[in-house]
Amino acid sequence: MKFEAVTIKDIAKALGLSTSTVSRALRDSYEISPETKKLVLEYAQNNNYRPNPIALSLKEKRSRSIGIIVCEIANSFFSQIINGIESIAYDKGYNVIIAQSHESYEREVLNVQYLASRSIDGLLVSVSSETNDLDHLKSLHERGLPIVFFDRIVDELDTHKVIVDNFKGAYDATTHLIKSGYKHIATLAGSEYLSITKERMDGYRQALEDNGRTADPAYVQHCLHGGMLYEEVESALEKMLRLPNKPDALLGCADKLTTNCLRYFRKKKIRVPDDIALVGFSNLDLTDLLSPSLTVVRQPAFEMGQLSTELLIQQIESKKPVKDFAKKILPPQLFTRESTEK
Amino acid sequence: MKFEAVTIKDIAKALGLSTSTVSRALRDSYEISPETKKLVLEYAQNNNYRPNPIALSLKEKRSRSIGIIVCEIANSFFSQIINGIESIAYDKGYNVIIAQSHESYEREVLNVQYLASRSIDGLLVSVSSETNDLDHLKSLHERGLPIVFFDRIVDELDTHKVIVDNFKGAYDATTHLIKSGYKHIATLAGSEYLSITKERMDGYRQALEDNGRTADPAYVQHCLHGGMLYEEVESALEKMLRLPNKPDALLGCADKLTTNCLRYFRKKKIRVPDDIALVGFSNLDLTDLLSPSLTVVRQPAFEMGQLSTELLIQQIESKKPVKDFAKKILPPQLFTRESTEK
DNA sequence: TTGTACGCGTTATCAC
DNA sequence: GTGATAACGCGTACAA
Repeated sequence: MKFEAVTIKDIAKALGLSTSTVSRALRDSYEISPETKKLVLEYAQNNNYRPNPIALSLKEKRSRSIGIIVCEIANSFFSQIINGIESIAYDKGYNVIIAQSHESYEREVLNVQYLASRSIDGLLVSVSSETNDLDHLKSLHERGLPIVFFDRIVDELDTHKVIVDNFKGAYDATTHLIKSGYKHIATLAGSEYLSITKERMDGYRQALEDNGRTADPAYVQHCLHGGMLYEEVESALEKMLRLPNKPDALLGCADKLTTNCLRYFRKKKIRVPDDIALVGFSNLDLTDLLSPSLTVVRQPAFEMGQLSTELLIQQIESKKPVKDFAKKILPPQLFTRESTEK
Repeated sequence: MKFEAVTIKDIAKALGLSTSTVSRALRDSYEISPETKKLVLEYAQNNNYRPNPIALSLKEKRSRSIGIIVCEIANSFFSQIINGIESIAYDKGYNVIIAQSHESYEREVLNVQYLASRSIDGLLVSVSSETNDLDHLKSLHERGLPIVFFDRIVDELDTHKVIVDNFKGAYDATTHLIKSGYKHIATLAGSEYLSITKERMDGYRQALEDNGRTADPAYVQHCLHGGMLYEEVESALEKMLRLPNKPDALLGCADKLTTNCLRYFRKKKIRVPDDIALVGFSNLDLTDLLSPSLTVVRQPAFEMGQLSTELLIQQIESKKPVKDFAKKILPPQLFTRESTEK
């Protein structure tokens, strides 16, 4: 079942005009007589004429659509980012095509190729936790496709980048734990490939050092899938809780890492914060309603989406090749709640 | 900055062939000699040739993209649905263009028009809570655009529809409250315009009646914005808690309604379930970690997205006009937890 | 086996 | 003031 729209040709035929006249009338060209204009405009109105964007794209060599690649939509942080992206894209007349990597490098490559083949005008990327090799993005970048990285960025490509101050987020969270009197602060981090992981680990370590402590490697566990798999979190936690000096506080470096910690603690009847304190990066709207209410580092996700999109569209619409790339760093915010009360 | 892709014409020129030969070689046509094929294929491979989907769309009069309109992406129920939609669409080679109504009728109309003008092949719709007038969808439907409604459906249009058994969801939840010994069961429902609200209210009432009780209208409060506004939930709850016979149990008919109830109760130090029990429709992954853990009616959102998309694509690709429309009803599931323990 | 011509919807350019 | 034509990239009917 096909959906046939009215075309300029239809209007021309119906009105006994040429397509060029109709086209000009619709675009309110000065060359067309008022009567003809009125005629055409009325007919177009009544028959619900809409210019065919596909024909325009073909002609203009642009699709007015941008691709997004994220690991997961069903994750509040990313859905908030997408909200931000959408709000700007919509305003500027761009479509948004979303693809998910589900944290798989292979799916990321496939999706990037797919998006590229859908003739997008630009790409917004947050790489998967497995991504180490960047050839799939490099080749597009070299061929001139505007790309903006957000959140999980990579150094190898010279493009606009928008991130949160992950160092500060982890630094503040860790400092808060120290100031609250916790002695043995462990951390559950995501994939070591990710920029955000490195930055957060640096913040965590620096906070410890600035307070005269040394970071114990045994207190750092990585989950390649960033908490997507409960079992991964479970085994990481068990490893830490088996240590001679059990940690009395934990920093969760991603939404799912944090919530899965909480799930594990509840399952094992480990009390938070009495047995162990918990602070985590999270953009869930519900962390205040959890048991206990959760101390979190919250990221300005919506703004991040907006800013990335502005930079991307600016680059897409720039007449001359952009040479000067921005690296925007947005501030995270710490909300202290019950889970770190001592 | 524009991103120029290799075209058939480029290949033809480079290889001294005609575009049609190249086209045929690429499509592995039997008419082309093995040597020419090899030549062309190799060149295409090396230069990363991809057929331009826009040119194809223009030719085939289809865009291989489908539009989705939902109230909000940043809502686990809908993001799970979108996940399901995406999984099927991707498999079948379709793009997905997502638009949000933010529960506003006006934005829904604008978005629908926008999507239609982007020459989508079909539309997946869950109407906004304000939507009462359906002309914007009817006119597209009449012009032959395949439309599938999911979750929040409308009777006026003859199309495929995919819903959850909302009646059963509410019936089971209410029955569970009755069996648990609660006497005064109130409900916080969404917009009265929505199909899901009506169905859930019917289930709620029927459960009461089947247990020899009568539904008291004072125990039913509606929130037009479906819980998006905390204040709306707050004032609805205050109205109910001021009643002479205060309710001792509450059924929340949507994710945000339920979580905002919990937020209100916590703020007012009303204990759940001791002062009031709470059961709600919710697809959050965290309801087991809330304080108290929440009894919920969970909907098969992912499956709903998949099924809707299958029906839509089936209709899009059907040679003859589809006359026989399906109404699929998926089962919800009740998870009983602390918030309704007596 | 390969090439030419056309059409999808639109607009820019040139002609009248 | 209006019309004819070409071009965007592709596939295909038809011609050679």
